Amino acid sequence: MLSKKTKYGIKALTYLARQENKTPVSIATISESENISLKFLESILLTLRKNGLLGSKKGKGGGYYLLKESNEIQMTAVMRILEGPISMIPCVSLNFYEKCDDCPDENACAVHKLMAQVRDSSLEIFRNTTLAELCNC
Amino acid sequence: MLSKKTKYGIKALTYLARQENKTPVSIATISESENISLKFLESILLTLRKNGLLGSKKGKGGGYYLLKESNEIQMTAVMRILEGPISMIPCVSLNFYEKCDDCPDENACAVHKLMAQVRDSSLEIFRNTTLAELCNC
DNA sequence: CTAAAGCCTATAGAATTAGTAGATTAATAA
DNA sequence: TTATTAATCTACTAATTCTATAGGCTTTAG
Repeated sequence: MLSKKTKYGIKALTYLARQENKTPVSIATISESENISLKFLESILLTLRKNGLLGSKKGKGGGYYLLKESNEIQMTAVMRILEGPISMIPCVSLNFYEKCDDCPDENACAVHKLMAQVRDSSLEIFRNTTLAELCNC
Repeated sequence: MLSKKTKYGIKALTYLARQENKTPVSIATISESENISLKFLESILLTLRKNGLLGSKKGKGGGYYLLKESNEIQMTAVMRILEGPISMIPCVSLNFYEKCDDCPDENACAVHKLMAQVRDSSLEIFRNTTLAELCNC
C-alpha cells in the first residue's frame, strides 16, 4: 500500500510544479487546494526539503518551491524519499539491501525471483516518469 | 512492503509444487524445511485452503497439497489472497476499487496516473508467472 | 484407543501510520 | 519597533496492522 504521506507528497509536488514562476507557496495554500491536513503536510514538505527536492522561505510571503525544473525530478527520487525502498522486499533492494534471515540461498528463492522482476518493472516506470509528465493531467 | 505472510505463503506453495506426487505434506515438515514459525504457517495455509488453492487431509499422514497443477496457478491469485490488492492505492484497483476522499477528479490526479502504470506492469508479471516457473530456481 | 495432524478462536506485543499540539525562529511590512 | 505571517522542531497519541503464540477441538490411521 502507498502511504498517505507519499500520496500527499506527490500531490504537493505536482502543485508546486504547476506554478508559473518560482515564488514560494505556503503550506496553507497547498493544504487547502489539495485537501490535506495542514500539520501532516507540514511534516511531509519538511522531509522533501531536507532531502533536497524543495527550497523554503520563512516569514511573510514565504513558503516552498521546487529546487529543480519539474522535468528533472524523477519519480524514483520522490518515491525513495517518501515511501522508502522501491522493492517490496529488502533482499532485492538496490539501495536498501538486507539479507533474509530464513533464506539459505537467495538465488534459489521463489520470492526473490518474483520480486526482482517486480522491482525492475517499477523502477523503469519511476525512472522514466518525471514530475513534469504527471502535471499534464 | 511484502508481508511475511505472503512471503511464507509463496515459499510454502513452491515447496508443495516441488513434490513429485500429490501426497499431503504436514505443516511441520514445511515449517522446518523453510524456517517458518509453525503456528504462523498454520494460519497461512488455512487461508490458502479456504481460498481454494490448497486441499487438506486431517489425521495421521495428513497435511496439505495443491488442488491444481502448479503451472495453472497464477501469481495474481496468490498475491490477491495473501497480500490483498495488486494496486498500491485503492483508486486504481480493479478488484478492490475505492474512491479517494480528497480527490475531486481521478483523471486529473498525478498519483492515480502514476499508480495505474505500476499496477499494469505488476499485473502483467503476476499474470504471466505461475507457481511452476518459480520452482525452477 | 492413541498418536498424529489439521481446525478454530482468542489474545498480545511490536511496529507503523496518520495525524495533533504547542512552542520557537525567521522574515516582512507598517 | 512591533505585529503578522509562515516555516521549524519536538513530542505525543490513537488507531491499525503485523507477526506471531496459546490452547482446546476434531478427524483419521493403525
